[in-house]
Amino acid sequence: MSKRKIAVVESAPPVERDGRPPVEAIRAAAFAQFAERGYPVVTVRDIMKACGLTQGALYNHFKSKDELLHDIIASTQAELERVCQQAVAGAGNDPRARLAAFVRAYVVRHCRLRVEALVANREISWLDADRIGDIRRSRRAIREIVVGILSEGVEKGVFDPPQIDGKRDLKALAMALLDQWTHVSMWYAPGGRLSEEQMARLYAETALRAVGAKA
Amino acid sequence: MSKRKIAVVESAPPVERDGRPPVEAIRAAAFAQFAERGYPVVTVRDIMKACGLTQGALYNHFKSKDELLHDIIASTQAELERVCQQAVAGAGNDPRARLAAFVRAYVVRHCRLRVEALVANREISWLDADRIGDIRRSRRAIREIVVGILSEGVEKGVFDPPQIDGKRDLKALAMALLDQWTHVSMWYAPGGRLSEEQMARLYAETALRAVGAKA
DNA sequence: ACCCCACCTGAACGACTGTTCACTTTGCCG
DNA sequence: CGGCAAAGTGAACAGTCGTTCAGGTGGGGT
Repeated sequence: MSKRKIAVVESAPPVERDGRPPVEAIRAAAFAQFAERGYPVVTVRDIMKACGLTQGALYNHFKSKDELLHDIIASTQAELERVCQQAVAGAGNDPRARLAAFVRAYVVRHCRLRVEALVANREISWLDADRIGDIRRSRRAIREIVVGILSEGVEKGVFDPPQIDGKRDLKALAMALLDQWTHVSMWYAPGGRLSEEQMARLYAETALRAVGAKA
Repeated sequence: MSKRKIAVVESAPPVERDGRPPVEAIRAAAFAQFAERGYPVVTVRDIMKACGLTQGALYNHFKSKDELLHDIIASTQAELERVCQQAVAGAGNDPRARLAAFVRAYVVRHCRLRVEALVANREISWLDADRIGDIRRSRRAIREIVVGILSEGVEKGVFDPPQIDGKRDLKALAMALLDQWTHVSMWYAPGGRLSEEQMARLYAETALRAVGAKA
């Protein structure tokens, strides 16, 4: 009698953790909270409460709060790199088409997964130096794709980027453009005046003009 | 005898607080620390130690850590707004010249005062809602200057910005451009390959192309 | 029936936080 | 000199933080 389970009291509380395994629920909750309030002010207790667990349960799935952040950033970043590579790979040989395809993929992804992108771009600095390395490397790789497209376009004579004192700085230009595309995730709002699609076209068009693409 | 002052022990420690009044020293230290490590992880003790004082002394000059942040952000933002207004005011009537002058002023300032710009742009979110209002207003005002230049240029027929589905969204375009100019402060490094001057020209040229300025 | 093991709980730990305050020091006034 | 206000000190306070850990819980294999 004493051990009888009272069904009503079992009380799965009205929290988020649907059918997903707890690791995924924690990841999702962490993304949302980090994006909204920033890594250092989000407590382990906050994250775990958001998925209906208590503080201690985190450490069954992650070694530390630091490792949790690295885990979600690294997976996002790896996926982004993959998407970028795939976009240019399937875009033929014309640098103009390759650039447009890259911008489209990059911008659409930053609109659709804005929460993840926000965290991955804004919260890296909290990781300790050794965990930061591979993410920096991935970012560099993505920038190199852009620089590659630009210099290819210059060689083939279809791009004519701005010259400063007679010299072109394609790396600086690539940085300026990537900044622009990345920070879409900071102000794009789904349901706003522009759709993902339209954002992608706006940025692609702007980029082609900036690099002096010839008709 | 017992009260005799021992000159050698008086020991002004080798800290930063030069001749400046302490309020200014605190502001400067706060800027540097917030820029490097972010508001929430910088402690009051950190800031005060950086200018050779102890925790408690902060509260002789500021009501709280929050007020200190608001103080330094608000003054930076007000100064920026002034610089922008002045730049376009002295640039004649041609929208192309006005846009170029704006970009130059904005980018040069974000290179030269990168630390201040970084803090002002990255750390606002820590302020409570009522302190945030006036800063948001100032940002909007700056954006309106850009939108004004763009629509003026379209009216006069000297700009031809990208159209998405037959419509121009000048506000979105202004936002995209401002993002780009603002985030200069996140990667510009004095002594790097490009000078402030060259950065300004690169961004001005890129912007004129993006809005479709006619020769 | 049993135990096992993965999972979770929640109190406890030590470290650190922003802020306060009684007290001392400093520089300037007459 | 005396005195006064402005400014600085550092211990103390009440919280909160990330992390640990002894114990509880429940479902599956045998």
